[in-house]
Amino acid sequence: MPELPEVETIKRDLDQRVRNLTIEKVKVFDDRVIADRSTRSFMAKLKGKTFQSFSRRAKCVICHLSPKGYLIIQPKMTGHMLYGEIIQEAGLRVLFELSNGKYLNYRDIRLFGWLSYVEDLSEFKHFQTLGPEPFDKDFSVEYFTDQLKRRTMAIKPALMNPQIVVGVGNIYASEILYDIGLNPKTSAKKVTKKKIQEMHESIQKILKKAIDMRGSSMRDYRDAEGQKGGFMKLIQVYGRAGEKCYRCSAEIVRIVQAQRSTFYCKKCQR
DNA sequence: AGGTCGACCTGGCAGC
DNA sequence: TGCTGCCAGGTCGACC
Repeated sequence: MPELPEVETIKRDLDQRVRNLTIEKVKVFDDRVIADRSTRSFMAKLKGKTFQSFSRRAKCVICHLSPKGYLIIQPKMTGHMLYGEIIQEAGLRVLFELSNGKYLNYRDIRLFGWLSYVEDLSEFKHFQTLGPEPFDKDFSVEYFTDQLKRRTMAIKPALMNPQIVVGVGNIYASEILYDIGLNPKTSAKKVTKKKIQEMHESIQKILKKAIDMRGSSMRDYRDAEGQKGGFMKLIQVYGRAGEKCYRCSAEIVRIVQAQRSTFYCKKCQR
């Protein structure tokens, strides 16, 4: 899925394009992308609601509706929102007809993502177990240190654990560890104070840079206009197995951790 | 409580 | 050409 920078881009795009527009009609082409498969009530609740503002929590976009309620979008691996005309490509799952005659298309090839209508955010279970946002004050170096010291798992899967910090997924976890020269296999509890400090800074630096570049598109991710993200140009290790490290020319290797690919430079990340 | 693993899906691509 | 297996921006829940 989109990780934090891609979801943030979707949120900003929606804010620019559909703020103050009303949903005239909702069509659901596959029940599996509606949370609890409650398609009938989903359609009924959204019809006639107006998009008032937009926020983000972890990797979910939250559409604040008027007169009440929220549309939550969790795009997971391949979900995206396309604004404009009705798309012709495969994968259209939900279609919103808007009051200006345009459409919002929810496209999701793999059907992992979901949309949900909720009336009360504080009762939304999905958000209750999440750790802090990487740009929030409560994501402090002290908090981060405390979390890592309690974990025996490798630092790379720990970085992707949303109970510790949200928003860091498989691409940016590899990029952050390369940035600070830390081996992804290092046990979380054994990471030094200095490296924790550096990692804390790097998380914010890399995610911010990726937001500036409108995210990364390894394969499927697209923004609201169907464009790819620009962070690809800045990627150092992700997807580069067998190629040379830009810093030291050693080979970038791919390993598997927690059933996900990790890319790193064996020389720069000892 | 923390850690690990399978499950949820479709489709593109490499190799035979 | 067509089959097989592997790979993909993420969570969950069941188990140890």
